[in-house]
Amino acid sequence: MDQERPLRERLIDVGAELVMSEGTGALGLREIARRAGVSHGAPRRYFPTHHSLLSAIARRGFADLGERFAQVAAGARNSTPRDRVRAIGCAYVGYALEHPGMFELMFRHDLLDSAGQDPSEEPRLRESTLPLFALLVALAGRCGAEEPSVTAAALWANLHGVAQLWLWGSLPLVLGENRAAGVERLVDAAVAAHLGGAPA
Amino acid sequence: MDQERPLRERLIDVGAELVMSEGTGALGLREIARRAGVSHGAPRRYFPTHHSLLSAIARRGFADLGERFAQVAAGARNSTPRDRVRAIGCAYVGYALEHPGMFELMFRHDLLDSAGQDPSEEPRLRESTLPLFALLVALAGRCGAEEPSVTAAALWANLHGVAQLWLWGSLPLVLGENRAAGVERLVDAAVAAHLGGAPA
DNA sequence: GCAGCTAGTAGACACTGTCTACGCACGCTG
DNA sequence: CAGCGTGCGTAGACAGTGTCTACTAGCTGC
Repeated sequence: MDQERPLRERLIDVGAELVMSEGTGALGLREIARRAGVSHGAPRRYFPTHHSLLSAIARRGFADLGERFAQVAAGARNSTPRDRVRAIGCAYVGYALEHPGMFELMFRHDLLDSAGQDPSEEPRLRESTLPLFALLVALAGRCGAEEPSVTAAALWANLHGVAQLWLWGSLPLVLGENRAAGVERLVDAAVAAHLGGAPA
Repeated sequence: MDQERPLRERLIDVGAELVMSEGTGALGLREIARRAGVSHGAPRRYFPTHHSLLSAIARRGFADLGERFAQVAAGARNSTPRDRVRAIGCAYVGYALEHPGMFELMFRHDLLDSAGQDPSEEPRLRESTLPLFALLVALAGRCGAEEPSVTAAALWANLHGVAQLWLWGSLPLVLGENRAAGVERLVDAAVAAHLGGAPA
């Protein structure tokens, strides 16, 4: 294909594909190098450590999620703020369920550099979620929340928990295996709970 | 100490201490064996695989959490169902923040046998959460929820997300580092959101 | 034409989880 | 008491991992 794409990018490509298809367990440094067609020492020139490569892959995950948010936000431009929150919530949980490996990686602080309290990591990975969160805060404000940032935080936590517990398997155990129905129900419940029950 | 305690139990003891003090990364099979004072092959007699030992450790974590629930339930016996839910929520998130390593292990399906779709695991690990969940369902019903199981699931997801995102570091980033205040606020918000705003 | 640098190779090292062969000490049987 | 089997743990080998260190093609600019 495009063998000319620089190795640094190719490694991230390969890693992202790998984590989406096989999960975080398959993200060995040597495995990524193998699939990129280089020796196991090659990645070291661009990523000083295994964790820094995984961080770059996770960063792409957050970027993908951001794009997704932008798409649903654009698609629902002239609907109510509440419906846009709902759409974003579905996008968040949907992303997690469609790409469980990537979603897991994005929040596996033990695999990422961000855990190391090392502020050298250029834009800290955690902080790359701030724009997404800001969007939620703004929408919460437009929905009339008294403390938009608290409401947005609570809502985010709710969505995150839905995604995580569904992937973990306890929610399907409790609500039935039908994913679309169960998730929609829980996202609706989360939005209604934190933004007020009135769907109008 | 009690060197007479059977090795199987001692391994779980050591593993639980280890994951609480050093985190999941320190839970190597050989490391546990070392700290228990036996050779690296010894655990194999009781746990056929590394994951099965970790599953046993996680099972103890769930048992601890269950005890904690029982304590707060007993302590708040004659308060309103709503306050009991609140107490349980604080217990859940509190456990996660006090023992982040153990909490992480309990939900790391890639480290546990439960992921393997292998139903041989005696009482499946996931299902050991069912009694705790049932307690929440009962309380939700007594609070007047229309669909107690859905409300309980949504509430659990909310609490779980709070714990996870706080540990991950994004919630402190957004709400400030003050743990007690931030967590209490979010737990209150979750209970109020899913059980209705009226504190009575 | 040759120095210098960049990108990638290849081997070593300590470490991991799994597997297998081997002993040691105990209790039961004759 | 002698002998044996069995449960419990040891010790070594094996493939695989992430990191580190030499080393080498191939290109650049002088």
